[in-house]
Amino acid sequence: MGRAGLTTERVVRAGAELADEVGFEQVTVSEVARRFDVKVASLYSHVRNSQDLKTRIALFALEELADRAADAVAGRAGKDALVAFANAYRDYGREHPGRATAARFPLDSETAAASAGVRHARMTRAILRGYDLAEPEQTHAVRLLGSVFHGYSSLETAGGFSHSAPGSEESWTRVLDALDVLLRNWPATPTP
Amino acid sequence: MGRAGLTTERVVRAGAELADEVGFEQVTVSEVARRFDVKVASLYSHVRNSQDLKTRIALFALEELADRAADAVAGRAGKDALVAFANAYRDYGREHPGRATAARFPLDSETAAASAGVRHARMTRAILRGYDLAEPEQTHAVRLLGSVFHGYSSLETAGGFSHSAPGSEESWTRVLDALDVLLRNWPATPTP
DNA sequence: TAATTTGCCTAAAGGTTTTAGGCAAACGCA
DNA sequence: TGCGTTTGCCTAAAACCTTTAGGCAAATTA
Repeated sequence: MGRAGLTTERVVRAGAELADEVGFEQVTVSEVARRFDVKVASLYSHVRNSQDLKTRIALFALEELADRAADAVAGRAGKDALVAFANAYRDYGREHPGRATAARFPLDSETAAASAGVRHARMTRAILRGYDLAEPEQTHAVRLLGSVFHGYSSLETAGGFSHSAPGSEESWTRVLDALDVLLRNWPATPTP
Repeated sequence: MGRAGLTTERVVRAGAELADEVGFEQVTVSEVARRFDVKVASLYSHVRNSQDLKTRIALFALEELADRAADAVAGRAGKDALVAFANAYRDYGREHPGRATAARFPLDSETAAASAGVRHARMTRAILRGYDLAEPEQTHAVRLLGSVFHGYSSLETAGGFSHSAPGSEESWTRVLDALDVLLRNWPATPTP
Protein backbone atom coordinates (compact mmCIF):
# COMPACT_ATOMS: atom_id res chain seq x y z
CA MET A 1 0.00 0.00 0.00
CA GLY A 2 1.33 3.38 -0.98
CA ARG A 3 1.22 6.33 1.34
CA ALA A 4 -1.66 8.70 1.59
CA GLY A 5 0.50 11.81 1.72
CA LEU A 6 -0.88 13.17 4.94
CA THR A 7 0.33 16.45 6.31
CA THR A 8 -1.02 18.57 9.11
CA GLU A 9 -2.08 21.11 6.50
CA ARG A 10 -4.07 18.59 4.48
CA VAL A 11 -5.63 17.06 7.56
CA VAL A 12 -6.78 20.44 8.79
CA ARG A 13 -8.15 21.39 5.40
CA ALA A 14 -10.09 18.14 5.21
CA GLY A 15 -11.40 18.84 8.69
CA ALA A 16 -12.60 22.26 7.57
CA GLU A 17 -14.45 20.73 4.63
CA LEU A 18 -15.95 18.13 6.90
CA ALA A 19 -17.11 20.88 9.24
CA ASP A 20 -18.98 22.56 6.41
CA GLU A 21 -20.66 19.30 5.52
CA VAL A 22 -21.64 17.90 8.90
CA GLY A 23 -21.15 20.78 11.32
CA PHE A 24 -18.09 21.74 13.30
CA GLU A 25 -19.24 19.89 16.40
CA GLN A 26 -19.44 16.66 14.46
CA VAL A 27 -15.87 16.85 13.22
CA THR A 28 -14.06 13.80 14.45
CA VAL A 29 -10.56 12.41 14.01
CA SER A 30 -12.09 9.12 12.93
CA GLU A 31 -14.14 10.66 10.16
CA VAL A 32 -11.19 12.61 8.80
CA ALA A 33 -9.18 9.38 8.76
CA ARG A 34 -11.98 7.71 6.83
CA ARG A 35 -11.87 10.46 4.23
CA PHE A 36 -8.20 9.80 3.63
CA ASP A 37 -8.84 6.06 3.67
CA VAL A 38 -6.30 5.73 6.39
CA LYS A 39 -6.33 4.23 9.88
CA VAL A 40 -7.22 6.57 12.72
CA ALA A 41 -3.91 6.18 14.52
CA SER A 42 -2.11 7.56 11.48
CA LEU A 43 -3.59 11.00 12.05
CA TYR A 44 -2.05 11.26 15.47
CA SER A 45 1.32 11.96 13.90
CA HIS A 46 -0.10 15.09 12.31
CA VAL A 47 -2.43 16.31 15.01
CA ARG A 48 -1.93 15.98 18.76
CA ASN A 49 -5.51 15.07 19.59
CA SER A 50 -9.09 15.91 18.84
CA GLN A 51 -8.96 19.27 20.61
CA ASP A 52 -5.83 20.15 18.67
CA LEU A 53 -7.54 19.31 15.39
CA LYS A 54 -10.44 21.60 16.22
CA THR A 55 -8.15 24.38 17.31
CA ARG A 56 -6.22 24.13 14.06
CA ILE A 57 -9.42 24.24 12.04
CA ALA A 58 -10.40 27.34 14.00
CA LEU A 59 -7.07 29.00 13.25
CA PHE A 60 -7.36 28.05 9.60
CA ALA A 61 -10.84 29.55 9.37
CA LEU A 62 -9.72 32.74 11.11
CA GLU A 63 -6.90 33.15 8.57
CA GLU A 64 -9.14 32.45 5.62
CA LEU A 65 -11.74 34.88 6.87
CA ALA A 66 -9.12 37.54 7.56
CA ASP A 67 -7.82 37.15 4.01
CA ARG A 68 -11.28 37.62 2.61
CA ALA A 69 -11.98 40.59 4.82
CA ALA A 70 -8.67 42.19 3.83
CA ASP A 71 -9.51 41.79 0.15
CA ALA A 72 -12.94 43.23 0.76
CA VAL A 73 -11.81 46.42 2.45
CA ALA A 74 -8.84 47.10 0.18
CA GLY A 75 -9.30 50.47 -1.51
CA ARG A 76 -12.47 51.31 0.39
CA ALA A 77 -13.24 53.70 3.21
CA GLY A 78 -16.15 54.89 5.33
CA LYS A 79 -19.46 53.14 4.95
CA ASP A 80 -18.19 51.42 1.84
CA ALA A 81 -15.49 49.73 3.83
CA LEU A 82 -17.83 48.89 6.68
CA VAL A 83 -20.31 47.22 4.38
CA ALA A 84 -17.66 45.31 2.45
CA PHE A 85 -16.07 44.10 5.67
CA ALA A 86 -19.35 43.07 7.21
CA ASN A 87 -20.39 41.27 4.06
CA ALA A 88 -17.16 39.33 4.07
CA TYR A 89 -18.18 37.96 7.45
CA ARG A 90 -21.72 37.19 6.52
CA ASP A 91 -20.85 35.64 3.19
CA TYR A 92 -18.24 33.45 4.81
CA GLY A 93 -20.82 32.23 7.27
CA ARG A 94 -23.25 31.40 4.51
CA GLU A 95 -20.73 29.71 2.24
CA HIS A 96 -18.88 27.93 5.00
CA PRO A 97 -21.09 27.51 8.04
CA GLY A 98 -18.84 24.91 9.59
CA ARG A 99 -15.69 26.97 9.21
CA ALA A 100 -17.48 30.06 10.47
CA THR A 101 -18.53 28.14 13.55
CA ALA A 102 -14.93 27.03 13.91
CA ALA A 103 -13.84 30.66 13.77
CA ARG A 104 -15.95 31.21 16.89
CA PHE A 105 -14.33 28.30 18.71
CA PRO A 106 -12.98 29.55 22.06
CA LEU A 107 -9.19 29.66 22.04
CA ASP A 108 -7.02 29.99 25.09
CA SER A 109 -5.59 33.47 25.32
CA GLU A 110 -2.11 32.47 24.20
CA THR A 111 -3.38 30.78 21.06
CA ALA A 112 -5.78 33.63 20.40
CA ALA A 113 -2.98 36.16 20.66
CA ALA A 114 -1.03 34.29 17.97
CA SER A 115 -4.05 33.88 15.71
CA ALA A 116 -5.45 35.88 12.85
CA GLY A 117 -7.88 37.25 15.41
CA VAL A 118 -5.49 40.15 15.91
CA ARG A 119 -5.68 40.92 12.17
CA HIS A 120 -9.45 41.03 12.50
CA ALA A 121 -9.21 43.51 15.33
CA ARG A 122 -6.72 45.64 13.41
CA MET A 123 -8.93 45.71 10.34
CA THR A 124 -11.94 46.68 12.40
CA ARG A 125 -9.96 49.59 13.81
CA ALA A 126 -8.87 50.55 10.31
CA ILE A 127 -12.50 50.78 9.27
CA LEU A 128 -13.26 52.98 12.22
CA ARG A 129 -10.71 55.48 10.92
CA GLY A 130 -13.43 56.48 8.51
CA TYR A 131 -15.46 57.58 11.49
CA ASP A 132 -14.43 60.00 14.18
CA LEU A 133 -13.83 57.90 17.26
CA ALA A 134 -11.05 58.46 19.75
CA GLU A 135 -10.06 55.92 22.36
CA PRO A 136 -11.54 54.43 24.44
CA GLU A 137 -14.68 54.82 22.36
CA GLN A 138 -12.98 53.15 19.42
CA THR A 139 -12.46 50.00 21.45
CA HIS A 140 -16.08 49.98 22.52
CA ALA A 141 -17.09 50.29 18.88
CA VAL A 142 -14.74 47.46 17.88
CA ARG A 143 -16.41 45.26 20.45
CA LEU A 144 -19.87 46.24 19.30
CA LEU A 145 -19.07 45.47 15.69
CA GLY A 146 -17.50 42.14 16.63
CA SER A 147 -20.58 41.24 18.63
CA VAL A 148 -22.94 42.11 15.81
CA PHE A 149 -21.05 40.25 13.09
CA HIS A 150 -20.46 37.27 15.30
CA GLY A 151 -23.99 37.25 16.64
CA TYR A 152 -25.80 37.84 13.39
CA SER A 153 -23.86 35.17 11.57
CA SER A 154 -24.42 32.65 14.28
CA LEU A 155 -28.14 33.35 14.59
CA GLU A 156 -28.50 33.19 10.84
CA THR A 157 -26.67 29.86 10.67
CA ALA A 158 -28.88 28.51 13.42
CA GLY A 159 -31.85 29.39 11.24
CA GLY A 160 -33.03 32.13 13.54
CA PHE A 161 -34.19 34.48 10.82
CA SER A 162 -35.26 32.09 8.15
CA HIS A 163 -38.85 31.45 9.08
CA SER A 164 -40.31 34.92 9.22
CA ALA A 165 -40.63 38.03 7.09
CA PRO A 166 -38.86 40.21 6.19
CA GLY A 167 -35.96 38.21 4.79
CA SER A 168 -32.58 38.11 6.44
CA GLU A 169 -31.04 39.85 3.45
CA GLU A 170 -33.11 42.94 4.02
CA SER A 171 -32.47 43.00 7.76
CA TRP A 172 -28.77 42.74 7.16
CA THR A 173 -28.77 45.75 4.87
CA ARG A 174 -30.76 47.79 7.35
CA VAL A 175 -28.58 46.72 10.25
CA LEU A 176 -25.54 47.95 8.35
CA ASP A 177 -27.27 51.24 7.55
CA ALA A 178 -28.04 51.59 11.22
CA LEU A 179 -24.49 50.80 12.30
CA ASP A 180 -23.15 53.38 9.89
CA VAL A 181 -25.46 56.01 11.35
CA LEU A 182 -24.51 54.95 14.83
CA LEU A 183 -20.78 55.22 14.19
CA ARG A 184 -21.26 58.70 12.71
CA ASN A 185 -23.27 59.76 15.79
CA TRP A 186 -21.50 57.85 18.51
CA PRO A 187 -22.69 59.35 21.78
CA ALA A 188 -20.22 61.18 23.99
CA THR A 189 -19.61 59.66 27.38
CA PRO A 190 -22.18 61.18 29.66
CA THR A 191 -20.53 63.26 32.38
CA PRO A 192 -21.28 61.39 35.60
CA MET B 1 -30.54 -0.52 46.57
CA GLY B 2 -33.14 2.21 46.80
CA ARG B 3 -34.14 4.30 43.84
CA ALA B 4 -32.44 7.50 42.92
CA GLY B 5 -35.65 9.36 42.16
CA LEU B 6 -34.78 10.34 38.64
CA THR B 7 -37.14 12.43 36.58
CA THR B 8 -36.61 14.19 33.29
CA GLU B 9 -36.80 17.45 35.17
CA ARG B 10 -34.07 16.54 37.64
CA VAL B 11 -31.86 15.06 34.94
CA VAL B 12 -32.10 18.23 32.88
CA ARG B 13 -31.42 20.43 35.86
CA ALA B 14 -28.35 18.38 36.73
CA GLY B 15 -27.25 18.69 33.13
CA ALA B 16 -27.58 22.45 33.33
CA GLU B 17 -25.45 22.57 36.46
CA LEU B 18 -22.91 20.32 34.83
CA ALA B 19 -22.82 22.65 31.84
CA ASP B 20 -21.95 25.57 34.07
CA GLU B 21 -19.14 23.59 35.65
CA VAL B 22 -17.50 21.93 32.69
CA GLY B 23 -18.96 23.67 29.66
CA PHE B 24 -22.03 22.82 27.64
CA GLU B 25 -20.07 20.88 25.04
CA GLN B 26 -18.70 18.58 27.71
CA VAL B 27 -22.11 17.63 29.03
CA THR B 28 -22.49 13.91 28.64
CA VAL B 29 -25.15 11.39 29.57
CA SER B 30 -22.48 9.35 31.31
CA GLU B 31 -21.35 12.21 33.53
CA VAL B 32 -24.92 13.06 34.53
CA ALA B 33 -25.45 9.41 35.45
CA ARG B 34 -22.31 9.51 37.56
CA ARG B 35 -23.66 12.51 39.43
CA PHE B 36 -26.79 10.61 40.36
CA ASP B 37 -24.72 7.55 41.17
CA VAL B 38 -26.76 5.59 38.74
CA LYS B 39 -25.92 3.45 35.72
CA VAL B 40 -25.92 5.19 32.37
CA ALA B 41 -28.68 3.10 30.89
CA SER B 42 -31.04 4.32 33.59
CA LEU B 43 -31.04 7.80 32.14
CA TYR B 44 -32.38 6.61 28.84
CA SER B 45 -35.83 6.25 30.35
CA HIS B 46 -35.87 9.97 31.07
CA VAL B 47 -34.09 11.33 28.06
CA ARG B 48 -34.23 9.97 24.52
CA ASN B 49 -30.55 10.37 23.76
CA SER B 50 -27.64 12.73 24.11
CA GLN B 51 -29.01 15.21 21.60
CA ASP B 52 -32.32 15.20 23.42
CA LEU B 53 -30.60 15.94 26.72
CA LYS B 54 -28.82 18.93 25.21
CA THR B 55 -31.97 20.20 23.60
CA ARG B 56 -33.81 19.98 26.91
CA ILE B 57 -31.03 21.86 28.68
CA ALA B 58 -31.27 24.51 25.98
CA LEU B 59 -35.03 24.83 26.45
CA PHE B 60 -34.59 24.98 30.21
CA ALA B 61 -32.02 27.77 29.89
CA LEU B 62 -34.23 29.70 27.49
CA GLU B 63 -37.11 29.57 29.97
CA GLU B 64 -34.96 30.56 32.89
CA LEU B 65 -33.47 33.44 30.95
CA ALA B 66 -36.88 34.58 29.75
CA ASP B 67 -38.12 34.59 33.35
CA ARG B 68 -35.22 36.74 34.44
CA ALA B 69 -35.65 39.09 31.51
CA ALA B 70 -39.36 39.43 32.23
CA ASP B 71 -38.64 40.30 35.84
CA ALA B 72 -36.04 42.80 34.74
CA VAL B 73 -38.26 44.76 32.35
CA ALA B 74 -41.36 44.73 34.54
CA GLY B 75 -42.39 48.28 35.30
CA ARG B 76 -39.73 49.83 33.11
CA ALA B 77 -39.82 51.53 29.73
CA GLY B 78 -37.53 53.23 27.27
CA LYS B 79 -33.80 53.11 27.88
CA ASP B 80 -34.45 51.86 31.38
CA ALA B 81 -36.14 48.78 30.01
CA LEU B 82 -33.51 48.29 27.32
CA VAL B 83 -30.68 48.37 29.85
CA ALA B 84 -32.45 46.10 32.33
CA PHE B 85 -33.27 43.62 29.60
CA ALA B 86 -29.76 43.63 28.20
CA ASN B 87 -28.26 43.24 31.64
CA ALA B 88 -30.44 40.24 32.28
CA TYR B 89 -28.78 38.60 29.29
CA ARG B 90 -25.28 39.55 30.21
CA ASP B 91 -25.64 38.67 33.86
CA TYR B 92 -27.06 35.30 32.98
CA GLY B 93 -24.06 34.63 30.76
CA ARG B 94 -21.68 35.56 33.52
CA GLU B 95 -23.42 33.62 36.25
CA HIS B 96 -24.27 30.62 34.12
CA PRO B 97 -21.90 30.40 31.18
CA GLY B 98 -22.83 26.81 30.43
CA ARG B 99 -26.56 27.46 30.42
CA ALA B 100 -26.09 30.60 28.38
CA THR B 101 -24.18 28.59 25.81
CA ALA B 102 -27.01 26.07 25.92
CA ALA B 103 -29.47 28.88 25.20
CA ARG B 104 -27.59 29.43 21.93
CA PHE B 105 -27.81 25.77 20.98
CA PRO B 106 -29.35 25.51 17.50
CA LEU B 107 -32.88 24.11 17.66
CA ASP B 108 -34.81 22.78 14.74
CA SER B 109 -37.50 25.22 13.73
CA GLU B 110 -40.34 23.23 15.23
CA THR B 111 -38.68 23.01 18.63
CA ALA B 112 -37.67 26.65 18.45
CA ALA B 113 -41.23 27.69 17.73
CA ALA B 114 -42.42 25.91 20.88
CA SER B 115 -39.60 27.31 23.02
CA ALA B 116 -39.30 30.35 25.23
CA GLY B 117 -37.48 31.90 22.27
CA VAL B 118 -40.80 33.37 21.21
CA ARG B 119 -41.15 35.04 24.62
CA HIS B 120 -37.73 36.57 24.08
CA ALA B 121 -38.78 37.97 20.75
CA ARG B 122 -42.02 39.32 22.21
CA MET B 123 -40.19 41.01 25.05
CA THR B 124 -37.72 42.57 22.67
CA ARG B 125 -40.62 43.99 20.68
CA ALA B 126 -42.17 45.28 23.88
CA ILE B 127 -39.01 47.19 24.66
CA LEU B 128 -39.04 48.70 21.20
CA ARG B 129 -42.43 50.20 21.99
CA GLY B 130 -40.47 52.78 23.93
CA TYR B 131 -38.91 53.82 20.65
CA ASP B 132 -40.66 54.89 17.52
CA LEU B 133 -40.21 52.03 15.09
CA ALA B 134 -42.87 50.79 12.69
CA GLU B 135 -42.62 47.51 10.83
CA PRO B 136 -40.55 46.29 9.11
CA GLU B 137 -37.94 48.37 10.88
CA GLN B 138 -38.98 46.95 14.20
CA THR B 139 -38.10 43.47 13.05
CA HIS B 140 -34.72 44.63 11.83
CA ALA B 141 -34.11 46.21 15.22
CA VAL B 142 -35.17 43.03 17.03
CA ARG B 143 -32.64 41.10 15.01
CA LEU B 144 -29.92 43.64 15.68
CA LEU B 145 -30.53 43.53 19.41
CA GLY B 146 -30.59 39.75 19.41
CA SER B 147 -27.31 39.68 17.54
CA VAL B 148 -25.63 42.09 19.92
CA PHE B 149 -26.77 40.37 23.11
CA HIS B 150 -26.03 36.94 21.74
CA GLY B 151 -22.69 38.00 20.27
CA TYR B 152 -21.45 40.06 23.18
CA SER B 153 -22.24 37.37 25.70
CA SER B 154 -20.58 34.69 23.65
CA LEU B 155 -17.43 36.72 22.99
CA GLU B 156 -17.24 37.65 26.64
CA THR B 157 -17.59 34.04 27.74
CA ALA B 158 -14.89 33.04 25.29
CA GLY B 159 -12.63 35.54 27.02
CA GLY B 160 -12.52 37.85 24.05
CA PHE B 161 -12.56 41.07 26.04
CA SER B 162 -10.77 40.04 29.17
CA HIS B 163 -7.18 40.69 28.22
CA SER B 164 -7.21 44.30 27.15
CA ALA B 165 -8.27 47.69 28.43
CA PRO B 166 -10.82 49.15 28.86
CA GLY B 167 -12.76 46.58 30.85
CA SER B 168 -15.72 44.72 29.48
CA GLU B 169 -17.98 46.37 32.01
CA GLU B 170 -17.29 49.79 30.58
CA SER B 171 -17.70 48.65 26.98
CA TRP B 172 -21.02 47.09 27.82
CA THR B 173 -22.34 50.32 29.30
CA ARG B 174 -21.19 52.30 26.30
CA VAL B 175 -22.62 49.78 23.87
CA LEU B 176 -25.99 50.12 25.56
CA ASP B 177 -25.76 53.91 25.43
CA ALA B 178 -25.00 53.61 21.74
CA LEU B 179 -27.88 51.23 21.07
CA ASP B 180 -30.26 53.58 22.84
CA VAL B 181 -29.10 56.46 20.67
CA LEU B 182 -29.39 54.30 17.62
CA LEU B 183 -32.94 53.21 18.36
CA ARG B 184 -33.96 56.82 18.91
CA ASN B 185 -32.40 57.80 15.57
CA TRP B 186 -33.12 54.74 13.50
CA PRO B 187 -32.44 55.71 9.89
CA ALA B 188 -35.32 55.79 7.43
CA THR B 189 -35.11 53.36 4.57
CA PRO B 190 -33.22 55.20 1.84
CA THR B 191 -35.42 55.68 -1.22
CA PRO B 192 -33.82 53.54 -3.91
C1' DT C 1 23.58 0.88 -2.03
C1' DA C 2 23.40 1.31 3.04
C1' DA C 3 21.70 3.88 6.82
C1' DT C 4 18.30 6.65 8.61
C1' DT C 5 14.13 8.89 8.90
C1' DT C 6 9.33 9.11 8.10
C1' DG C 7 4.69 7.45 7.47
C1' DC C 8 1.20 4.46 8.00
C1' DC C 9 -0.12 0.08 10.23
C1' DT C 10 -1.66 -3.40 13.92
C1' DA C 11 -2.95 -3.96 18.58
C1' DA C 12 -5.08 -2.65 22.59
C1' DA C 13 -7.17 -0.14 26.43
C1' DG C 14 -10.60 3.10 27.99
C1' DG C 15 -14.64 5.97 27.45
C1' DT C 16 -19.40 7.32 25.55
C1' DT C 17 -23.75 6.01 23.28
C1' DT C 18 -27.59 3.29 22.78
C1' DT C 19 -30.64 -0.89 22.80
C1' DA C 20 -32.70 -5.14 24.91
C1' DG C 21 -34.30 -7.62 28.48
C1' DG C 22 -34.77 -8.56 33.66
C1' DC C 23 -35.88 -8.01 38.61
C1' DA C 24 -37.63 -5.68 42.42
C1' DA C 25 -39.67 -1.64 44.51
C1' DA C 26 -43.59 1.33 44.48
C1' DC C 27 -48.32 1.98 43.52
C1' DG C 28 -53.39 1.12 42.94
C1' DC C 29 -57.09 -1.38 44.29
C1' DA C 30 -59.94 -4.82 46.32
C1' DT D 1 -53.45 -6.34 54.03
C1' DG D 2 -52.41 -8.64 50.07
C1' DC D 3 -52.22 -8.98 44.81
C1' DG D 4 -51.32 -7.40 40.39
C1' DT D 5 -49.45 -3.91 37.62
C1' DT D 6 -46.49 -0.35 36.60
C1' DT D 7 -42.27 1.94 36.97
C1' DG D 8 -37.40 2.48 37.75
C1' DC D 9 -32.99 1.08 37.78
C1' DC D 10 -29.94 -2.78 36.61
C1' DT D 11 -26.92 -6.12 33.74
C1' DA D 12 -25.28 -7.21 29.28
C1' DA D 13 -23.65 -6.17 25.00
C1' DA D 14 -22.60 -3.99 20.54
C1' DA D 15 -20.87 0.02 18.07
C1' DC D 16 -18.02 3.92 17.74
C1' DC D 17 -14.44 7.48 19.09
C1' DT D 18 -9.96 8.58 21.39
C1' DT D 19 -5.39 7.80 22.34
C1' DT D 20 -0.91 5.34 23.10
C1' DA D 21 2.76 1.88 21.96
C1' DG D 22 5.40 -0.47 19.00
C1' DG D 23 6.51 -2.37 14.18
C1' DC D 24 7.52 -2.62 9.22
C1' DA D 25 8.27 -0.72 4.87
C1' DA D 26 8.77 3.25 1.86
C1' DA D 27 11.19 7.46 1.14
C1' DT D 28 15.21 10.16 1.86
C1' DT D 29 20.06 10.97 2.56
C1' DA D 30 24.74 9.98 2.35
